[in-house]
Amino acid sequence: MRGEEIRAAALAEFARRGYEATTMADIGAAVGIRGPSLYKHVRSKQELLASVIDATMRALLAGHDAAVAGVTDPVERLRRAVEAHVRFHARHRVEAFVGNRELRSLTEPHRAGVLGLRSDYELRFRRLITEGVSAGVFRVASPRLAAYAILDQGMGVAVWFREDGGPGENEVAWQLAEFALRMVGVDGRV
Amino acid sequence: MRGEEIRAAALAEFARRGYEATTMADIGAAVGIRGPSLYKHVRSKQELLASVIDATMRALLAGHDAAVAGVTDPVERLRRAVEAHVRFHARHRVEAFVGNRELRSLTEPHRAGVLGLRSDYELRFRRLITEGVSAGVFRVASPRLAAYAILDQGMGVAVWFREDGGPGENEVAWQLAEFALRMVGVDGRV
DNA sequence: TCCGCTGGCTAATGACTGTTAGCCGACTTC
DNA sequence: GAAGTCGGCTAACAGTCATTAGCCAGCGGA
Repeated sequence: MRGEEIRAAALAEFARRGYEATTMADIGAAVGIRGPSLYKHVRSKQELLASVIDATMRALLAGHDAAVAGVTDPVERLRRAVEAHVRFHARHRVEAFVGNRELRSLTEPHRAGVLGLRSDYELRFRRLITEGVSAGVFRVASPRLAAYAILDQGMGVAVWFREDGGPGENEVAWQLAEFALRMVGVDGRV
Repeated sequence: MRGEEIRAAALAEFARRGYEATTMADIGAAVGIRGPSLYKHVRSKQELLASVIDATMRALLAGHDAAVAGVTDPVERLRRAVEAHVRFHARHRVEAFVGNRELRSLTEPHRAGVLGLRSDYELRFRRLITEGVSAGVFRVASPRLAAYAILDQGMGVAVWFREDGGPGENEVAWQLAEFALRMVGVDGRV
């Protein structure tokens, strides 16, 4: 349990200062102990980053799979995928932020693993779009570019979303799903 | 001139390793001199980052203004703004990447300045959209969210765009402008 | 009561970093 | 040709940091 507490504190510090600029003493202070004491619970600073990022990517993928499971209509599948994507980035802003920003600081066996998960995720969106195109429901010149655009607008949520004030999670999820559908040529005339 | 060479090298290193992880020795090595020799041309590492980010933001704003100058049709104004935004992020990937990623490492008088420029830029897009809505040409529930989505999909270009292979700058600019127009409810039926 | 574990602590290690000081060769300028 | 500037260099400074070593209080169980 102390391990989880430390991981959460590390995440918050990595988000605020960045991995390189965060010291073990900072993380320790956030849970009320000294830097060296962290090593009773954790192998290294790098391991902290790796576990945090890996968990985030797996949760994102799991959320996607759950969202589209059992849905067959391409429009509905894409809508649900985008909503899940956006909600994840609104709810887990900090995790998503660190996952995107600090990938660079991940050393090698881990970096490759996370990049793999990441391209799996992108591929799922690309497939959702090509399916819609094949079904004659979507109208888009490049499924790849559409997937990038949809993913990017969702990742941006982690940067600008605020729990206090501004549009809420529901509104953002609905709006961005609507944008995504419009992008692929489906217009609900909302 | 040596100063410019150093700034360019610093930019490349900041992009590759991140500001915190880049040492003055790294930057020196990239221009063929030792770390301390940099101080004959530059005041500090922080000043290098500040000048690089500031120049990037000003170029982005200038590009936007030039793109929409003299154009009155809201559709055309938005299209040109998005194309300029996307082209900038494709052509100046590295600058844009560092500008977005390393804002955190900028210390205080500079950070506030850059954040100011950044919200100016965002405001210009929001206004472009509200103008289109007022003119009855755009149909969008929240101009703010639309502006965020459009800016985010363009910033993403700096991350995934590759000069070699993949879609070229023209195709990307055209596609993303098309996506942006669809988002705000204009559909050219392409 | 004693043993051993858990989870803190301080001190030390070893390495690295931005920056400054001071030296010097090569040109430029008078 | 003397003087000065430019732009390099090495050495040194003053930190900082992740990590390890070794100590110890408290506590649960025998």
